Amino acid sequence: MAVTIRDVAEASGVHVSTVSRAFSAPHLVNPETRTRVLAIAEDLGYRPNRAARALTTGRTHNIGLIVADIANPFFPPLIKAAQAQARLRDYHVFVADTDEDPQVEEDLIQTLTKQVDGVLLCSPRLTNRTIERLREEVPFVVVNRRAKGLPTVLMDVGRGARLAVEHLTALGHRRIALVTGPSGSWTSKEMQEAAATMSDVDVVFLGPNPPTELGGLAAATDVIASGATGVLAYNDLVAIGLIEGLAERGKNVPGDVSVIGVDDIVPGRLSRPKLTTIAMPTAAAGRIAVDLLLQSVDSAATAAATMLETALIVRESTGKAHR
Amino acid sequence: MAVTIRDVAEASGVHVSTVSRAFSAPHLVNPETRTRVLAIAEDLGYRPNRAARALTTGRTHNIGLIVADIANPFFPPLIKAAQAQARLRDYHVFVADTDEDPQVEEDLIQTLTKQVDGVLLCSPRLTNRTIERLREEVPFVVVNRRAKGLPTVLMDVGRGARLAVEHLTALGHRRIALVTGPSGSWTSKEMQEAAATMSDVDVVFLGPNPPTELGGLAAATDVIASGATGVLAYNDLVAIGLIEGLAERGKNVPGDVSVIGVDDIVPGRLSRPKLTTIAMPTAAAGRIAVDLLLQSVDSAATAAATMLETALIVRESTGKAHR
DNA sequence: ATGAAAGCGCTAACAT
DNA sequence: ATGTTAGCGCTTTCAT
Repeated sequence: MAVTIRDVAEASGVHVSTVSRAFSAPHLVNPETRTRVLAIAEDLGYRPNRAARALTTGRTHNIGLIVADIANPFFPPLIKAAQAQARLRDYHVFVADTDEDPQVEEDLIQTLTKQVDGVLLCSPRLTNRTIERLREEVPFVVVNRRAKGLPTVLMDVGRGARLAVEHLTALGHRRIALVTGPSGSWTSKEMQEAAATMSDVDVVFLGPNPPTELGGLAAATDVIASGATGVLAYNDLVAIGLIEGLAERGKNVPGDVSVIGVDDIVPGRLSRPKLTTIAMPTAAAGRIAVDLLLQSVDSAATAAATMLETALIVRESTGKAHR
Repeated sequence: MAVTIRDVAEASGVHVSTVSRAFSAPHLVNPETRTRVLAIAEDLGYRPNRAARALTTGRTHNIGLIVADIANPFFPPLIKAAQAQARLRDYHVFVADTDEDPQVEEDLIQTLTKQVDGVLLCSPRLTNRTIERLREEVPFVVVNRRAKGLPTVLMDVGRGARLAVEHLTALGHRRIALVTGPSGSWTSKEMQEAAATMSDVDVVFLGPNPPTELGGLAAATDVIASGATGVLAYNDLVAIGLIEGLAERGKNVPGDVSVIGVDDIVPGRLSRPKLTTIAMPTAAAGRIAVDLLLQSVDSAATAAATMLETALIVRESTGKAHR
């Protein structure tokens, strides 16, 4: 078995409680004793057992991070940042993938709850009602979805969409298609609302579509039929698929049609033409969400929504409108 | 506080140990009692505290998964698969990102070790010596790196490289450049060794290079200077960067030069031309690594190396050689 | 400043 | 088949 607090106590000739204090309440122990105990602990390679500690303190120093799909390029930067931030605060993170299944999501929360001090829900597929119920068991922070009464981290896609449409109109496009996402998506709704308020431009809504390349690919015919010369797609994957679909039908991007995506995922930077996109601050979202979570762990939860800025990144998939 | 085993015991009028048995040793308890206890537990919303259980059993039912960089597109499919497999076995997984820093990696292992039954090391940056030392503390399975004495999951890039070179020679290429990766990389070494044994073809080695787009971009001049018409790149990112670098210098892919990558990451499928590549079975690796780890948790570790097959995926970045 | 004792939630001998 | 007891590694009163 590994070295325990008792081993350290015996080796230093003090009681276990003194060793305990040497670590977690330094001011309560004689400085000399403390340094001696710490030295011996170091020597023996002692590391406190965090799980055992949690049993009495009620703090596991773990958090759960639940996402719909780890392999979706949108999430890894968020996971990475959340993990790094947690580590900074001396927290470990359980990462779990729900495979887009609400039932799995609920199960995961249930089994995780005893082992964590809080859970980060990223783009949850659960109903608000279920979340409402589960929050009794463990503190939540929700990312990328509006959940009233809960601390929330949102990214301002509404403003992003407006930026995108303005960019398009500035390039001379007068008819713009919004290729929407899944019907339940908060992001998609935000984009639609923002686009609907724009003047000086015709916006047609095409959707709902699956949030994937295939969704974009399939939307190409509708886009062409719509007569739009500028397109704002639900996300980068859809945009990339759309560009391919347009190419298959003889339409060049940005020559014939300009396309803008949302997210700024890696493949968008790497595909040709390089994708003009609305950058979502996923890393910042991960970092801030962790801080909010740890905050709401030891004080009352502030149920505020934090809105993060998005930015338009102009690359190669948008250009001047031609007559 | 949440509902504990004691609450269930009181509510069902039995002793806690009976409740415990109802869950973890069903055959030792009267079927009737068992169903009653289980019903009441369900009713109360009781979930055993796994951390507390671990204290006596020595099994945490957690594993650690340590990777160099979560955001590197190579890893997410592996993480996803590992996580899914772990869940299947009723295990939770801590995911940690070392940011390519060996020191962070060691720290992480140290602090994680008490909370997990084993650790999956993916493309570790630690020296073999350090790994050798740490294995005393916790069972390891190593992925994507040879570590003798430890259970290991490898992907057969050597064979992949041979397949790639054969594909190129079949297309008429007689002079092939191998754009290598970082000097310490096992994968890069394997590829070089495999390529060196090929006959009927000139292979020139260009490197070492950083394993990124930038690395590929920078390698373009050397590739052109080498006179090679076919290129095997260290990985897809390098291949994509290289294709861009070649384009900047007026060389078309696959018209003038054929390029093959390694990994089969998402951006490779999405970039233009679509990348011909050696597919690495990362999902399978994650799944198998988890099984090996859980296996070596409760029996003696089988220090064998498992070698997984790779496959050539021909897409658009390779074509006939021209004179 | 330190020791003694109780207890966190659970399992595992040992009794009965 | 079930209850009793001890104990996992640690923290936290309560004494001294």
